[in-house]
Amino acid sequence: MAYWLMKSEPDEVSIDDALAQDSVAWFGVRNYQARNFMRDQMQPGDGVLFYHSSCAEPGIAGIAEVCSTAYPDHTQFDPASHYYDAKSTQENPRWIMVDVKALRKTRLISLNELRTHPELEEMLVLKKGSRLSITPVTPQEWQFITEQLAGAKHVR
DNA sequence: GCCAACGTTGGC
DNA sequence: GCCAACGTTGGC
Repeated sequence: MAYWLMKSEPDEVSIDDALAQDSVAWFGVRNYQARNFMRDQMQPGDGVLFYHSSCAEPGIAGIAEVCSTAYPDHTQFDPASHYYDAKSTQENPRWIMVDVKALRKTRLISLNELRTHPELEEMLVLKKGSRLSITPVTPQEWQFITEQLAGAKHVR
């Protein structure tokens, strides 16, 4: 059982979009490090922090879980797709994806809020220049964040 | 729209 | 295998 933070642009797939479906195929990852996490480490049942990026309020927007192992990302074979890769072949696909099931929407924990917590200062997504769309989250970070989310209902 | 950070490409 | 040029990400 591992934990991950996965970035999605809400214009493309928001937490609301994800909740409206049984699961969403995490297409479009075109970075080898992120791909390798999916290929080599992700397992069904792994916890996912659903993160909204490239938007007005970037931050954690929900909780999800991995619900498949890795399989080829079909968008790499589609010349009309933004994610088309002419160098990838059906026989030897370069890019893969997993299915992710959204479990619940949470209050938005903004990037700024994440930065205020010393417990989270080692989070990869907070590191300067971090651009990886998929990053591992430690059990301690996962626990801290889910406690923040649980605690919020008492505070308000 | 800007730009820092970082990844990829390709000539040599 | 080096590294300059170029492309992309993503917060601001």
